[in-house]
Amino acid sequence: MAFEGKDERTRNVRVEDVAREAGVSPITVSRTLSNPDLVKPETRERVLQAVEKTGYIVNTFASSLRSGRSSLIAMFVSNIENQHVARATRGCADALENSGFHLMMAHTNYSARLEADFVGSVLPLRPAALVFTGIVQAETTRSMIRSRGMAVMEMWDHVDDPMDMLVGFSNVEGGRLMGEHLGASGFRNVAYVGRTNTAGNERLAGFREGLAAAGTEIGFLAPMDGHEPVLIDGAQALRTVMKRFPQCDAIFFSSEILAVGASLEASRLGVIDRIAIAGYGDSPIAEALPVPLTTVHVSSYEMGFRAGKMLLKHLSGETVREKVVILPNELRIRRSTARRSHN
Amino acid sequence: MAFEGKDERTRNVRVEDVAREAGVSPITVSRTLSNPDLVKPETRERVLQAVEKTGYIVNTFASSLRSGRSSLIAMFVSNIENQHVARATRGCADALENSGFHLMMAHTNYSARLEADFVGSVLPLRPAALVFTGIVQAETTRSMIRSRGMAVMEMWDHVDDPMDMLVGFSNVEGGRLMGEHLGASGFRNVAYVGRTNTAGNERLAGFREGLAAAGTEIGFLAPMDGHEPVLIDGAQALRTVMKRFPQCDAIFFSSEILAVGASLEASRLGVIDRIAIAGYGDSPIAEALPVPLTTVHVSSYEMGFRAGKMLLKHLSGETVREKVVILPNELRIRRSTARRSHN
DNA sequence: ATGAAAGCGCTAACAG
DNA sequence: CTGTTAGCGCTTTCAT
Repeated sequence: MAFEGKDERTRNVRVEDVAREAGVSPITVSRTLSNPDLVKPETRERVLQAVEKTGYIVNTFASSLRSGRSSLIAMFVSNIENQHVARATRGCADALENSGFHLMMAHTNYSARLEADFVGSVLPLRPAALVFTGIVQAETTRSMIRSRGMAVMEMWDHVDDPMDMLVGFSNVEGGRLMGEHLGASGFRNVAYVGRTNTAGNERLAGFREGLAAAGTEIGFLAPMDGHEPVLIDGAQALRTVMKRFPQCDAIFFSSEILAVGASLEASRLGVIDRIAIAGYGDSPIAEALPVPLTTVHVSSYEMGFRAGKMLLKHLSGETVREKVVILPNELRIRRSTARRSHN
Repeated sequence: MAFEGKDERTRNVRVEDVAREAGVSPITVSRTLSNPDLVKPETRERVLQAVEKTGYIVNTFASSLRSGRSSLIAMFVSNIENQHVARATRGCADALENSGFHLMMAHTNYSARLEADFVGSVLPLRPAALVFTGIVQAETTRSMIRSRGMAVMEMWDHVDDPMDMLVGFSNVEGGRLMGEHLGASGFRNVAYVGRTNTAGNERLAGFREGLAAAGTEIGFLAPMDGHEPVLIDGAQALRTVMKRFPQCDAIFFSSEILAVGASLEASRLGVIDRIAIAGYGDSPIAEALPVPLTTVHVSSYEMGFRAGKMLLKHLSGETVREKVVILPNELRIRRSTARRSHN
């Protein structure tokens, strides 16, 4: 037999092969690649040449198995088609660039069940950390994660009991800013359209506070707690409000896409100068609309980026002192809520 | 000493522990979990109970190392903030759901250098496949991939020499459909605004063909080959065209966001009824604009989904007969290109 | 249907 | 600064 063991051509190149080529031991090859400072320059040079010559690529399965370290970070994304989520995801990915970590991505579609399924399916890969574009909902998921003692990063909302690290926004504050603005601008027949649960509920509560500070309150409330809203829902909602609350002079939509849809519809119906419209999120189109949209600016990219950096710091062994970061909301006042002459 | 070896509380649960608990050998535990049919029902039951009791979770590093199989798929995303890319990514993720594969994501930001870097950084993880939301540009990257013999899926464009599998669209066809439509509608002073390289160049070539079929041609060409375009660029481009090509009666934008920006600007300037505007991509907002936008519909979600399914089929060992799929483009004719009275 | 032995490829721990 | 030994946890292969 000409061959011992496997066919030479299909066998992977291993540290051993590189070591032989360079005339050193396997561990020296390993050190050269992961901790070059521990190796004498000349040796290092020889090893690197041997690596080059053999085309060696380390096998992460073996190295992670032995070292107990994982370069994988599991990211749970609610809905990547949502622009804010996409931006946050990108921010996080950018923060992790060149860190040696790799991002795995799973879509939860806002479902606690899918989230739990994915967490379970990812545990065998021993991720170094779990990142969520939201708050971990199910208690069973939380305890499953806790029992494994992995780093956890939650994002988006501001909650009092994050699992570990959190970078988010205060929806209450955002809502309040908008309430104060509309109240101070003299609007007195104000409608709220949007979610009334989770984050929506907080925006609503803040909005009420803000209006109250100006001595007014919500005159009409249209809850939209079903599917993830689309543009056309905003147009529809505008018509509903006009019909059921004819004296309406301002509408606060808890989601930007609804506000954009309503704004376009209002332009089309010629009522854009009669009804103030405000959104939440500040998408690029807000500023480009025929009547630019007043909205609460949310820095989703920065949120993701800071979450990524904080995680990296934590994973590198440094103590993260501020484990919860609440980024400020900023009101972007544009023409859609300009004071009307008849107020 | 009360302890042998590691502290019992920190040691991972291994197959061995489950085996002891169930009174079987480690390999039976392994088989129960990955190939239950080979195990007698009663034994299986006992093993599963032992798994439950011990909280055992398989270690993928060990199992992949031994078996040589990887559950990782590396996906290279040009820009997740682009709605089409996001949709394609989601389609692909959905296709892979419950397949046992895990998606790793890297941003290439349309950069061949970053793409090459990431491919290199991912090889140690021995991914089962590489997926690109585009065509692999650099020849060195191509050969690096080929030498490792991994499954490759490219997407988006239609090229003659894909690395292996491809799901894409014909940009030439999309451009031609639009050219034919504008030509047949009687527009005779037509401008093209957008990319003139890669995909843009194909759309442009097709557009020219389509116009020629109606006996006309491009009257003004505004190349935009710099940064990824944003809404405001479309507004800017509209003004440029109006100034430099005053007789213009129709503009084809090779990218949807430019068309949307131009449409909104045209509404604002009151010229929306004088200049036809057409886009490429069909974003949700196209239909909701004050003057709904004529555009080429691109089924990005379906593209991603089919790519994912095809990959899965290939990875399961089935022969994929059609390795290249070109999805049809569909013209969505809306009011923005309605025939003008003065034509 | 189940088990014993071996080894995937690497690096921690210790030794020199 | 470099090497030796051992073992991370699993599943392949072969045996029964």
